[in-house]
Amino acid sequence: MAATLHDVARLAGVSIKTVSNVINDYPHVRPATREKVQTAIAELGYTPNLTARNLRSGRTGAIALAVPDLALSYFAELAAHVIAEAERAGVVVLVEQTDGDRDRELELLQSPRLKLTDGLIFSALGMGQEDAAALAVDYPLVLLGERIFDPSVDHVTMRNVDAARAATEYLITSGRRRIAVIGAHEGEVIGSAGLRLQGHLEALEAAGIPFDPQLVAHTTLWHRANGANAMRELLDRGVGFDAVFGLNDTLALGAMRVLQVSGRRVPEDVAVIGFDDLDEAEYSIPSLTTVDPGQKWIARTAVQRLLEKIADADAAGTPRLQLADFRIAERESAPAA
Amino acid sequence: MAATLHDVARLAGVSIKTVSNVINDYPHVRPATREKVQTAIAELGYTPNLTARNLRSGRTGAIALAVPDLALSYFAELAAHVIAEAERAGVVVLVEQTDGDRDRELELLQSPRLKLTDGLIFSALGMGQEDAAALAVDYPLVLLGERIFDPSVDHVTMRNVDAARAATEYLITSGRRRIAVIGAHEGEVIGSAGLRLQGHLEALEAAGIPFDPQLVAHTTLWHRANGANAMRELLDRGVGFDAVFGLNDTLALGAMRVLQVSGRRVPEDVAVIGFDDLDEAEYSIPSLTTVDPGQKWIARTAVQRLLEKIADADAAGTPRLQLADFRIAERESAPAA
DNA sequence: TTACCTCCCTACAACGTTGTAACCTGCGTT
DNA sequence: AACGCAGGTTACAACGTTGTAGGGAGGTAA
Repeated sequence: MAATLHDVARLAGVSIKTVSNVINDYPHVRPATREKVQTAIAELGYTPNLTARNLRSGRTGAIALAVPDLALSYFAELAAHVIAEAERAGVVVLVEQTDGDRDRELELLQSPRLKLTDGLIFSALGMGQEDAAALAVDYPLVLLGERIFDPSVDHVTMRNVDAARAATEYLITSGRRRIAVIGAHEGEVIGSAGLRLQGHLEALEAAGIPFDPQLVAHTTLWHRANGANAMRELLDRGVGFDAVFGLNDTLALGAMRVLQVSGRRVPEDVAVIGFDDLDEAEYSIPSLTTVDPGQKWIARTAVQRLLEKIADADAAGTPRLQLADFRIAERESAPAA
Repeated sequence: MAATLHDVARLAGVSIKTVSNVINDYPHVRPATREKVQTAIAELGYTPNLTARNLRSGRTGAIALAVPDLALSYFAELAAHVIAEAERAGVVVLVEQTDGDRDRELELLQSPRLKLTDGLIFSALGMGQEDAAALAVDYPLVLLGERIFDPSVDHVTMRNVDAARAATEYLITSGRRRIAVIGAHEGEVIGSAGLRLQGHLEALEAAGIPFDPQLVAHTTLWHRANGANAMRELLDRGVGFDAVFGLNDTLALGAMRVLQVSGRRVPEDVAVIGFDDLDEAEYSIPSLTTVDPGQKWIARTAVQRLLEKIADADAAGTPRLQLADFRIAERESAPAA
């Protein structure tokens, strides 16, 4: 079907290796020969068979990105950044969805499908610290997220505790005292929920505000519906509050909607802050004050680090934990003062 | 590094072909031999080298999906459905972003990177009818979107005209007469904007409502900001309207926000309808009435059609245009009556 | 002239897999 | 006893590419 080196070689009247040399810009080829070959390539519309090339080289020119679900805006935006950065490096991205399911994540790490790629950027959600051993794989791996921290694996993520502390400090500075938290996970210590809650508690303590467990609403997932339900639960509980910290933007947006439907004004009656700085945070009503955790930097850094390891695992040195800078994106739902 | 058939064969004391036969469930292998081989496989942790297998078979087990930008919710949700369906078929998905840029789209169609895949699901946004010839590629292709219609290429998409007509009819039935349209593209005939506008005009005509060009706001892109800007422009123009048809949900949400900020009540003063039925349509305030154009069906059908063509291009028969069913998802921003 | 070096090019093997053809063994049939 | 056949296994080639080694032609230096 498609033309091969052999076809080009035959047409140009040279050996296949010469054609290969032309394609790979090997210097010692006579200009006349080079031109002959290039004419033949053009005539046949030859393009190299990457599979064969990969078999020879042991590289595929592709990396895998595993995320829970692209329908979640956070991961969609992450994937967009990863793909863009990979393209800059001439590498292509294969996207896998795990649904944040522990078993599927564990299975994926061993999947022969990864053989189509040179390495994996892995955003774990279902696995936990006890699964750290499963990360000891024989291919280049960069870990995202905060479900597992292990010094033996490269890891790029955000400063969850610091950023969450800053979010709560921001609310406190603006005069709020009763801050509800949406999206906590019962008993979790490591993980986005646990870490962000920890940051929240640290900020309370630093400000001398006693912690009221009644103000915490737990959810299993972090979808809008969960945020909405959690807020309904808080309102039903009848506990008073003057601010809400959604542990991510989606939760915050869902909660904000219920708040408004219930007649509360945002931010007058209740200030709302989120976490992630999704595109949509800018366009909600009111627009959502949130923490920008440096997602783009994370994506770029993860790709670069993975490519380093692929290029030369030894030269890449020991595994690193790299943390993004964060900032508060101040918008209407929680004005500064 | 990784174990190969040779290693397994040596350990098991058989030929590599026998190992290959065991792996591929070739029937004529003595149980004792089979077991010996399987033990060796387990011991070495052997997994097949897919690149080599692909080189032999001419298949890669991967398909490519090209979309403008994963950060756009519509395409993120599309990709999520495509990946899920592909996984069901044991196929992996490589995602490319074109930014909706015509040149990048044309380049992608010829890119040797596609050699890593067996076929392409291509969501064109920048190319137009005049580029139809570029779709005559030598690999299996399924086209999405409505920028190009060509009988010689497989195409899965939505009933834009019918669905848009239904949206406008819905507004008219609920008593609205002055319907603003957000997101039109100047002079476009084919393309989502052109087709949806056409459906809108058909509905107006059928209802005997004269068309007022003042009610149409043009935008280049379909982001929230564009919807917001377009609505500001309409308000500045001072033209009266009692309903808004956002040509997609993102535009509608952006527009709705500006409407509310300006003091209009939705839906009392102005009803708003969108198009796409994004997840977030359900959680805006008010929740967004919109057209569900059958995106999930489109994704599944596109994958299945592509796999048919990959399996046997001849048996797949002549190219088909397949259109999804649509429905109006009735929510708060535009009640039925 | 001889020796050597550089430039240009080629033959061959190899990457890891699977299809093809063929081989050997043992059994049942004639 | 000779034959055929099926089951179980193997050697070999091939997929399309690139690295290695080497060969021939021509130039330069001794």
